[in-house]
Amino acid sequence: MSTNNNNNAVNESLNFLEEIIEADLASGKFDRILTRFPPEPNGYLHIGHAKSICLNFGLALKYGGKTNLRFDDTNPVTEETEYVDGIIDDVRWLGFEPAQILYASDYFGQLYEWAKVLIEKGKAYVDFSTPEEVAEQKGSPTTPGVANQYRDTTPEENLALFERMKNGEFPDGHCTLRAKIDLSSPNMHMRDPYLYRIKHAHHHRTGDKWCIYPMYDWAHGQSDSIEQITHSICTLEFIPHRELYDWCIRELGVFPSKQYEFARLSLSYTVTSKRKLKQLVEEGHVSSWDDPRMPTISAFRRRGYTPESIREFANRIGVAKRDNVIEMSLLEFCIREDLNKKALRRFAVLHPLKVVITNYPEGKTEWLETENNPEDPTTGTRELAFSRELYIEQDDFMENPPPKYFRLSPGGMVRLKSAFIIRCESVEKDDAGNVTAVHCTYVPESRSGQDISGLKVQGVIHWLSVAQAQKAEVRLYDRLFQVEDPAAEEDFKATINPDSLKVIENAWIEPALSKTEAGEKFQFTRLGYFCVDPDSTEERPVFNRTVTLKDTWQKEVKKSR
RNA sequence: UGGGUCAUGGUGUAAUGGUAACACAGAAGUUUUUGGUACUUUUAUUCAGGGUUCGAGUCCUUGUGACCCAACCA
Repeated sequence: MSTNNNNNAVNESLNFLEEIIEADLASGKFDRILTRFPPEPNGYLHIGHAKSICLNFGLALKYGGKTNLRFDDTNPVTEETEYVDGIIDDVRWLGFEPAQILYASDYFGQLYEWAKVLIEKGKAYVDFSTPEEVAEQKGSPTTPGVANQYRDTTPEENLALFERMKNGEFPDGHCTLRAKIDLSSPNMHMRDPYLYRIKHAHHHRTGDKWCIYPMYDWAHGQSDSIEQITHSICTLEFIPHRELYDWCIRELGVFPSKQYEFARLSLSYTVTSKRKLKQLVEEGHVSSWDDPRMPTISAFRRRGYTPESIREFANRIGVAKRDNVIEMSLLEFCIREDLNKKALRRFAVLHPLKVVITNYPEGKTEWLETENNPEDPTTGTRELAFSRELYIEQDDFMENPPPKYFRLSPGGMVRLKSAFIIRCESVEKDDAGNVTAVHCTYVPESRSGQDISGLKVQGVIHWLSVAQAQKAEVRLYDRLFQVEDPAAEEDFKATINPDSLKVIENAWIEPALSKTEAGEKFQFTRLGYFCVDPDSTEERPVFNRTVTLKDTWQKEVKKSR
């Protein structure tokens, strides 16, 4: 686990949450810590949730505590078990094991009892006003709210009414239970917030047992309290809820969990809003929640990101209270850094150009050794077939090269990686003038590892022997959006990148790549990191491009344009 | 003349009254049979004004700006 350990150097700086925890531990306020990750099961988890997961689990790990996974399932109409399963998978895939997997719905009984306690104290009442009336009565941030007739109902009557609500005697929306707090509070959340609403809906866990469901504010803090969560960490937009969170716990006299807030993650060139992500899926802009262009955890997994890279990313972005936008390049750095060490190198030619070695005997094949990963010699070597007809990348040949182009061009020489130096003698063209093949001669004494040719070439390119090459589908992904902050657009979908996915139906791969399993990761030498997609079959392997290699030449080309 | 949160290089995050640093990104270079990796060098930062102090990114004050809050969502 890449999470920090507490035996680090003394001067290692702490983030604001670590400071709070260390102070709480030092003062004896707590002798252990318990955090929780509380997703609502109404969608798949995205990279922003990954930040929260790494934070909550990471903090617990650092201070010898634990973390619960608790589903905030208080709204039966939007929540589904499909999402519950996906979320559990994602948390485990990231590398964290919850101390307990719990549900806010487990506490519906207790929450109901506590609501009655509040009513008995005269701190809650059943309100028959419409949502419009309530909004009206609440006033505005600049004008105080006004009380309605229901606010003065006696506890006895409220108790009876609340029981009738629970018993299903009223239709949806007929009335609500509201806390009786302060209608003139500058904090709108304290102006008699809703505690319960009526929904005759089937719940994914409690079935039809309940027709009244607690609101977030009545469920969350108490759930924390029941579990004895010490540090309840959430995002900034919940700051105004904290006063209410504390009020509920105080009125009930239960375990005083405390809420702390941090700034959620924003990633450039993407959206992290469940609503928007759901739209992308439902309207078919992407194929699924785990379409590799999505910023969901499951999509990153399918695309070829490792859990280690995402945890490293979470560590590097840090945590604070100010709004932030993280550049995609940091995430890409993290996955390249990880895969550079782990991924075996393989040759693949995505856009083939045929090369004929005119001085190489027809029918001859020799096997040349090449390294599996220069970063890790323990991964050994493999053999590559070499013969008269080869494929190279179209990009690696130019008839009229610009300055500093050191790949193949007429009359020029280049090294075929782990093989021989070749010289371009002539080109074949079709009627339209496109180069269809390149004729070269090779230098027999330039064989890699036994080069006595004395020749020096600048360029090294990858290649494949035509006879042994096998076909594969390769999916090239690019950013889904063309603008840095799609969410700020009038219509974020109008900024979708039309080239976010390019499918290469007929790419060539080396034989060593033909038997792979979904999820396996490779570096296609000089091209990038690729991951075997679950769509892969034995007859037709499918690879997803996780990320390209850093390409300073491409940058150079773009600059000169 | 509602309340709240936050302001440090392009982007993030540190510096806890004592030399503004680290990473990513950018630029230049060395090495290299991946124009990758590694390594070296380098550009660039405290929102503004006032105050306290020997000394302020940090404390006080006044502004300015951004974001959040008036769902029977979480």
